[in-house]
Amino acid sequence: MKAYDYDCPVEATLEVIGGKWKATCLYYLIEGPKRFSELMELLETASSRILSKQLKELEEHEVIKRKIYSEVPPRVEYSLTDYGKTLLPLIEMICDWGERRLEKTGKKAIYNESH
Amino acid sequence: MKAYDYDCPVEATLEVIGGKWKATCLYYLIEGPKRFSELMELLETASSRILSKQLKELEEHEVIKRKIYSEVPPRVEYSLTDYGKTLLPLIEMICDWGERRLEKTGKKAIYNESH
DNA sequence: CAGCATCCCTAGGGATACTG
DNA sequence: CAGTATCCCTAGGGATGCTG
Repeated sequence: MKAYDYDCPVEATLEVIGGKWKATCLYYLIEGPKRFSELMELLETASSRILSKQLKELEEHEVIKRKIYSEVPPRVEYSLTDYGKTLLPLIEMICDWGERRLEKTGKKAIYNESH
Repeated sequence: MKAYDYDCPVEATLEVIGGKWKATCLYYLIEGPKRFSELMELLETASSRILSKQLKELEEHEVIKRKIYSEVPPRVEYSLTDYGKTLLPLIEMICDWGERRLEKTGKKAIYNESH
Protein backbone atom coordinates (compact mmCIF):
# COMPACT_ATOMS: atom_id res chain seq x y z
CA MET A 1 0.00 0.00 0.00
CA LYS A 2 1.11 3.49 -0.82
CA ALA A 3 1.79 6.12 1.79
CA TYR A 4 0.15 8.78 -0.33
CA ASP A 5 -2.96 8.92 -2.44
CA TYR A 6 -1.83 11.64 -4.82
CA ASP A 7 1.26 13.51 -5.86
CA CYS A 8 -0.50 16.82 -5.75
CA PRO A 9 -3.95 18.08 -4.69
CA VAL A 10 -4.86 18.89 -8.29
CA GLU A 11 -5.27 15.17 -8.82
CA ALA A 12 -7.93 15.03 -6.13
CA THR A 13 -9.98 17.50 -8.14
CA LEU A 14 -9.43 15.84 -11.48
CA GLU A 15 -10.59 12.59 -9.97
CA VAL A 16 -13.98 14.20 -9.38
CA ILE A 17 -14.45 16.22 -12.55
CA GLY A 18 -12.13 14.38 -14.93
CA GLY A 19 -14.48 11.86 -16.52
CA LYS A 20 -15.48 12.39 -20.10
CA TRP A 21 -18.85 14.00 -19.41
CA LYS A 22 -18.57 14.92 -15.76
CA ALA A 23 -17.56 18.54 -16.00
CA THR A 24 -20.12 19.06 -18.72
CA CYS A 25 -22.87 17.55 -16.58
CA LEU A 26 -21.90 19.77 -13.70
CA TYR A 27 -21.90 22.75 -15.98
CA TYR A 28 -25.43 22.08 -17.16
CA LEU A 29 -26.59 21.47 -13.61
CA ILE A 30 -25.50 24.94 -12.60
CA GLU A 31 -28.69 26.40 -14.01
CA GLY A 32 -30.81 24.03 -11.99
CA PRO A 33 -31.96 20.42 -11.60
CA LYS A 34 -32.19 18.31 -14.71
CA ARG A 35 -33.72 14.96 -15.42
CA PHE A 36 -31.86 12.12 -16.99
CA SER A 37 -33.44 12.61 -20.37
CA GLU A 38 -32.68 16.30 -20.38
CA LEU A 39 -29.01 15.59 -19.82
CA MET A 40 -29.13 12.99 -22.55
CA GLU A 41 -30.36 15.58 -24.99
CA LEU A 42 -27.74 18.10 -23.94
CA LEU A 43 -24.94 15.58 -24.20
CA GLU A 44 -25.86 14.53 -27.68
CA THR A 45 -23.14 12.00 -28.23
CA ALA A 46 -23.19 10.25 -24.86
CA SER A 47 -24.76 6.84 -24.44
CA SER A 48 -27.18 6.26 -21.59
CA ARG A 49 -24.92 3.67 -20.02
CA ILE A 50 -21.95 5.99 -19.84
CA LEU A 51 -24.01 8.94 -18.72
CA SER A 52 -25.58 7.01 -15.88
CA LYS A 53 -22.18 5.75 -14.81
CA GLN A 54 -20.72 9.20 -14.74
CA LEU A 55 -23.70 10.52 -12.81
CA LYS A 56 -23.36 7.72 -10.30
CA GLU A 57 -19.72 8.56 -9.76
CA LEU A 58 -20.52 12.23 -9.32
CA GLU A 59 -23.09 11.15 -6.76
CA GLU A 60 -20.56 8.96 -4.97
CA HIS A 61 -18.24 11.92 -4.80
CA GLU A 62 -21.13 13.81 -3.24
CA VAL A 63 -21.15 16.67 -5.71
CA ILE A 64 -24.59 15.89 -7.13
CA LYS A 65 -27.70 14.33 -5.67
CA ARG A 66 -30.33 12.18 -7.24
CA LYS A 67 -33.99 12.65 -6.43
CA ILE A 68 -36.49 10.01 -7.41
CA TYR A 69 -40.13 10.88 -7.88
CA SER A 70 -42.43 7.91 -7.38
CA GLU A 71 -44.44 8.38 -10.50
CA VAL A 72 -45.30 6.50 -13.59
CA PRO A 73 -43.45 6.96 -15.85
CA PRO A 74 -40.47 7.27 -13.52
CA ARG A 75 -38.81 10.59 -13.05
CA VAL A 76 -35.39 11.34 -11.67
CA GLU A 77 -33.80 14.68 -11.11
CA TYR A 78 -30.15 15.43 -10.67
CA SER A 79 -28.94 18.55 -8.93
CA LEU A 80 -25.81 19.95 -7.33
CA THR A 81 -25.28 19.37 -3.63
CA ASP A 82 -23.99 22.17 -1.43
CA TYR A 83 -20.58 20.60 -1.71
CA GLY A 84 -20.98 20.42 -5.46
CA LYS A 85 -21.81 24.10 -5.54
CA THR A 86 -18.33 24.83 -4.22
CA LEU A 87 -17.16 23.63 -7.62
CA LEU A 88 -19.16 26.31 -9.36
CA PRO A 89 -16.50 29.00 -9.79
CA LEU A 90 -14.10 26.34 -10.95
CA ILE A 91 -16.46 24.94 -13.57
CA GLU A 92 -17.19 28.39 -14.84
CA MET A 93 -13.52 29.18 -15.13
CA ILE A 94 -12.99 25.94 -17.01
CA CYS A 95 -15.77 26.91 -19.37
CA ASP A 96 -14.37 30.39 -19.91
CA TRP A 97 -10.92 29.12 -20.72
CA GLY A 98 -12.49 26.57 -23.04
CA GLU A 99 -14.36 29.29 -24.87
CA ARG A 100 -11.17 31.19 -25.46
CA ARG A 101 -9.57 28.04 -26.70
CA LEU A 102 -12.43 27.50 -29.13
CA GLU A 103 -11.77 30.96 -30.54
CA LYS A 104 -8.07 30.23 -30.79
CA THR A 105 -8.46 26.88 -32.50
CA GLY A 106 -11.54 27.62 -34.58
CA LYS A 107 -13.28 24.58 -33.19
CA LYS A 108 -16.91 24.57 -32.20
CA ALA A 109 -19.13 23.42 -29.39
CA ILE A 110 -22.85 22.83 -29.59
CA TYR A 111 -23.39 24.79 -26.41
CA ASN A 112 -21.81 27.90 -27.86
CA GLU A 113 -24.08 27.87 -30.88
CA SER A 114 -27.29 27.59 -28.91
CA HIS A 115 -26.54 30.69 -26.87
CA MET B 1 -17.64 13.96 -39.88
CA LYS B 2 -19.32 15.71 -37.00
CA ALA B 3 -20.62 19.24 -37.17
CA TYR B 4 -19.30 20.00 -33.72
CA ASP B 5 -16.12 19.19 -31.87
CA TYR B 6 -17.53 19.37 -28.37
CA ASP B 7 -20.80 19.51 -26.54
CA CYS B 8 -19.62 22.27 -24.28
CA PRO B 9 -16.50 24.45 -23.99
CA VAL B 10 -15.50 22.76 -20.74
CA GLU B 11 -14.46 19.79 -22.83
CA ALA B 12 -11.99 21.92 -24.74
CA THR B 13 -10.25 22.69 -21.47
CA LEU B 14 -10.30 19.15 -20.16
CA GLU B 15 -8.73 18.02 -23.40
CA VAL B 16 -5.70 20.11 -22.52
CA ILE B 17 -5.34 19.52 -18.80
CA GLY B 18 -7.17 16.22 -18.43
CA GLY B 19 -4.35 13.70 -18.80
CA LYS B 20 -3.23 11.84 -15.74
CA TRP B 21 -0.20 14.01 -14.97
CA LYS B 22 -0.87 17.08 -17.05
CA ALA B 23 -2.44 19.37 -14.50
CA THR B 24 0.18 18.33 -11.98
CA CYS B 25 2.99 19.13 -14.39
CA LEU B 26 1.48 22.52 -15.08
CA TYR B 27 1.15 23.12 -11.40
CA TYR B 28 4.81 22.44 -10.75
CA LEU B 29 5.82 24.57 -13.71
CA ILE B 30 4.11 27.58 -12.18
CA GLU B 31 7.11 28.21 -9.96
CA GLY B 32 9.45 28.20 -12.91
CA PRO B 33 11.15 26.04 -15.56
CA LYS B 34 11.91 22.45 -14.67
CA ARG B 35 14.03 19.82 -16.30
CA PHE B 36 12.75 16.42 -17.16
CA SER B 37 14.45 14.73 -14.23
CA GLU B 38 13.09 17.27 -11.79
CA LEU B 39 9.56 16.55 -12.93
CA MET B 40 10.28 12.85 -12.67
CA GLU B 41 11.21 13.27 -9.04
CA LEU B 42 8.16 15.36 -8.28
CA LEU B 43 5.84 12.92 -9.98
CA GLU B 44 7.14 9.96 -8.06
CA THR B 45 4.91 7.33 -9.53
CA ALA B 46 5.03 8.35 -13.19
CA SER B 47 7.13 6.44 -15.68
CA SER B 48 9.41 8.34 -18.03
CA ARG B 49 7.52 7.12 -21.05
CA ILE B 50 4.21 8.45 -19.82
CA LEU B 51 5.67 11.66 -18.55
CA SER B 52 7.35 12.42 -21.84
CA LYS B 53 4.14 11.66 -23.69
CA GLN B 54 2.13 13.99 -21.52
CA LEU B 55 4.72 16.73 -21.86
CA LYS B 56 4.70 16.32 -25.60
CA GLU B 57 0.93 16.71 -25.68
CA LEU B 58 1.09 19.78 -23.49
CA GLU B 59 3.62 21.16 -25.93
CA GLU B 60 1.38 20.36 -28.88
CA HIS B 61 -1.40 22.22 -27.16
CA GLU B 62 1.03 25.13 -26.85
CA VAL B 63 0.75 25.52 -23.12
CA ILE B 64 4.35 24.58 -22.38
CA LYS B 65 7.56 24.93 -24.32
CA ARG B 66 10.63 22.75 -24.43
CA LYS B 67 14.08 24.24 -24.49
CA ILE B 68 17.05 22.10 -25.37
CA TYR B 69 20.50 23.01 -24.21
CA SER B 70 23.23 21.57 -26.42
CA GLU B 71 25.32 20.17 -23.65
CA VAL B 72 26.71 16.88 -22.54
CA PRO B 73 24.99 15.40 -20.68
CA PRO B 74 21.85 16.66 -22.41
CA ARG B 75 19.62 19.11 -20.66
CA VAL B 76 16.03 20.02 -21.40
CA GLU B 77 13.87 22.54 -19.66
CA TYR B 78 10.12 22.78 -19.73
CA SER B 79 8.31 25.99 -18.99
CA LEU B 80 4.89 27.57 -19.40
CA THR B 81 4.21 29.54 -22.57
CA ASP B 82 2.36 32.82 -22.38
CA TYR B 83 -0.72 30.95 -23.45
CA GLY B 84 -0.04 28.37 -20.77
CA LYS B 85 0.17 31.10 -18.19
CA THR B 86 -3.45 31.97 -18.89
CA LEU B 87 -4.20 28.61 -17.27
CA LEU B 88 -2.55 29.70 -14.06
CA PRO B 89 -5.57 30.92 -12.08
CA LEU B 90 -7.43 27.84 -13.17
CA ILE B 91 -4.71 25.45 -12.05
CA GLU B 92 -4.48 27.20 -8.73
CA MET B 93 -8.20 26.99 -8.23
CA ILE B 94 -8.09 23.30 -9.06
CA CYS B 95 -5.36 22.85 -6.49
CA ASP B 96 -7.25 24.77 -3.83
CA TRP B 97 -10.40 22.76 -4.31
CA GLY B 98 -8.29 19.60 -4.22
CA GLU B 99 -6.77 20.64 -0.92
CA ARG B 100 -10.19 21.11 0.60
CA ARG B 101 -11.17 17.73 -0.71
CA LEU B 102 -8.12 16.16 0.90
CA GLU B 103 -9.25 17.60 4.20
CA LYS B 104 -12.75 16.32 3.67
CA THR B 105 -11.73 12.81 2.69
CA GLY B 106 -8.69 12.43 4.90
CA LYS B 107 -6.55 11.47 1.95
CA LYS B 108 -3.05 12.71 1.45
CA ALA B 109 -0.85 14.13 -1.25
CA ILE B 110 2.92 14.19 -1.24
CA TYR B 111 2.92 17.82 -2.22
CA ASN B 112 0.92 18.84 0.82
CA GLU B 113 3.30 17.12 3.19
CA SER B 114 6.42 18.76 1.81
CA HIS B 115 5.05 22.25 2.34
C1' DC C 1 -38.58 7.23 -18.57
C1' DA C 2 -34.46 5.86 -16.56
C1' DG C 3 -31.84 2.98 -16.37
C1' DC C 4 -29.03 -2.07 -16.36
C1' DA C 5 -26.98 -6.22 -18.97
C1' DT C 6 -24.11 -7.75 -22.24
C1' DC C 7 -20.52 -7.62 -25.28
C1' DC C 8 -16.78 -5.29 -27.39
C1' DC C 9 -12.82 -2.25 -28.35
C1' DT C 10 -9.13 0.93 -28.14
C1' DA C 11 -6.56 4.47 -26.08
C1' DG C 12 -4.35 5.53 -22.17
C1' DG C 13 -1.31 4.08 -19.04
C1' DG C 14 2.55 1.05 -17.07
C1' DA C 15 7.24 -2.09 -16.70
C1' DT C 16 11.37 -2.93 -18.46
C1' DA C 17 15.16 -2.38 -21.34
C1' DC C 18 17.88 0.22 -24.35
C1' DT C 19 20.23 4.59 -26.83
C1' DG C 20 22.28 9.41 -28.41
C1' DC D 1 20.32 13.02 -18.81
C1' DA D 2 16.39 12.65 -21.46
C1' DG D 3 14.26 10.26 -23.52
C1' DT D 4 12.54 5.88 -27.20
C1' DA D 5 11.27 0.99 -28.16
C1' DT D 6 8.76 -2.83 -27.03
C1' DC D 7 5.38 -5.32 -24.96
C1' DC D 8 1.38 -5.65 -22.11
C1' DC D 9 -2.96 -4.71 -19.65
C1' DT D 10 -7.05 -2.80 -17.81
C1' DA D 11 -10.29 0.72 -17.22
C1' DG D 12 -12.91 3.77 -19.54
C1' DG D 13 -15.86 4.28 -23.00
C1' DG D 14 -19.30 2.74 -26.73
C1' DA D 15 -23.44 -0.03 -29.35
C1' DT D 16 -27.29 -2.49 -28.81
C1' DG D 17 -31.04 -4.50 -26.57
C1' DC D 18 -34.00 -5.30 -22.55
C1' DT D 19 -36.81 -4.12 -18.09
C1' DG D 20 -39.40 -2.05 -13.88
